[in-house]
Amino acid sequence: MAKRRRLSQQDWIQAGMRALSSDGPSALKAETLARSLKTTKGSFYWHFLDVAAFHHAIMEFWEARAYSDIVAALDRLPDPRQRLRRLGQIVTNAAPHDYGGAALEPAIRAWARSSDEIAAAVRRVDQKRIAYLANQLEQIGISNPDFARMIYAAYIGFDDLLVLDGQENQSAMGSLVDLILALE
Amino acid sequence: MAKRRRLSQQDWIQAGMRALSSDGPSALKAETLARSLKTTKGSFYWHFLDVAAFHHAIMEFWEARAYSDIVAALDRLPDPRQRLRRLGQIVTNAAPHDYGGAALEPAIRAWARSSDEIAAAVRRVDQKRIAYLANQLEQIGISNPDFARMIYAAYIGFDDLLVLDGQENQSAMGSLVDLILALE
DNA sequence: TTCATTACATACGGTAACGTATGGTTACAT
DNA sequence: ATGTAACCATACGTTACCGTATGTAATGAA
Repeated sequence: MAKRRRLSQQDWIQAGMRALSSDGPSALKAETLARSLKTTKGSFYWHFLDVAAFHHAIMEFWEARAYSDIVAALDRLPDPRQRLRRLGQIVTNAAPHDYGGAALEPAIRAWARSSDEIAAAVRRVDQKRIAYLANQLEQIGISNPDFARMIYAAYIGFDDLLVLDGQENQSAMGSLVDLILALE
Repeated sequence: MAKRRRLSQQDWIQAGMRALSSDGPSALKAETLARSLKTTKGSFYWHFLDVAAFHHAIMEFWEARAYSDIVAALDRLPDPRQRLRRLGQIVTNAAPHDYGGAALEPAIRAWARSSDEIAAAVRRVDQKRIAYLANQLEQIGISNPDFARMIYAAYIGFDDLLVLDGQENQSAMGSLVDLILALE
C-alpha cells in the first residue's frame, strides 16, 4: 500500500494547477481536490484559510514564474535574434509548466475571464513580457512597438490552438519571427 | 411598471451569452440567470430540457454564426488582399457579437477549456476559418499554410489581449497583414 | 366567451460544496 | 519516552444549485 505521506501547501498547489489545466477553474474546489489527493478537507483548511486564499496561492505561484522563466531561458543567449528564434521554439513545445498533458498558461488565461484578480495578474505578466520583447526588437533596430505586440499575440494564439487541435506551431511561429527579423 | 413581457428561448440564450462574456461559464446556471431576467426557474425549464441542453443551444447559436459572419463580411470585397486587410480591422473592434462590453468569442474559447463539447465546436470553427484564410492566401500566390495559421493565431491572441488591456490592436494586426502581403 | 396551449410561479427533495469545530494521529525535538 | 506542534479525519450547519411536480396566469383561436 502507498505510504500515505503527508501533504504540503505545494502539493495542493500542484494538484490545483493540474485540475485547472485539465478541467478549468471550476475544478478548484476543496472537497473535490481532497478526493483526488486521497485526503479530506481537513488537510485543505489546515494549509489554506479558505478557497479564495488557495486561488491566490496558485496565482502567485504562476505569476512568480511566468515572466522570469521565459527571460531566464532566453537571456542565456547572447544575441537578440537568437532569443527571438528560441522563443518561437518555446511556445510550440506545449510551453513551460505542463500539467497532466495540458499546458497551464492557456488555462490561467481562460481563468482570467471569470476572475478579476487573475485577470490583473495576467495583465501584469503580459505587460512585462511585451516590454521585454519590445526591448529585444529595439536592439536589432526595430522600434515599432506593433511588432512586439504582434509576436506576443501570436504566442498566445498558438498556445490556445495547440491545446485544441494539437497541431505543430513551431514552423508557423518560426516563420513569423523570420519575417520580422528580415525587416532590418 | 414594466410590462413583464414573456420570454423566448432566444431571450435566454442572449442572457446566457451576456453572462458568459462577463462572468464566465460558471455563470450559466438556471436559477442565477432567472434572477437576472427577473423570472424564475419555471421559465427556464419550460424552454430547455435541462442545463446541458441550454449550454448546447448557446454553442449552436455561436457556431452557426462564427464562420459565416466573418466570411459574409469579407466576401463582399472583390480582392483577397482587401479581404485580409479588412480582417485586420474586424478583430480589433471588439469583434462581432459583443455582449455587455465584453466580446463573446474569447469567452467561448475560455469555456472550451472546461467543456469537451464546446472545445469540439471551437475546433470545427477554427478549421473552417483557417482553411478560408489559406484559400485567400493561395489566391495571391502564398501557398505556405504557415501564414494562415499565423494570422489566425494572432487574431486569437489580439482578441484575448483586447479583453485584458483594452489596447488598440488594429495597428499591430494591420502591420502583420502588410508583412505577409508584401511576400508576393 | 371558452378553453386549450403556452408560459411562468412555487414548493419540494436531493446533491455538492462551503467553512467551523473538535478530536484524533503522526512526527520530531528534547 | 513523551509532549508539543503539525497535520488530518469527521461531523455539523448553511447555502446554492439541480430537476420535478404541480398549480396558476396569460393569450390567441374557435
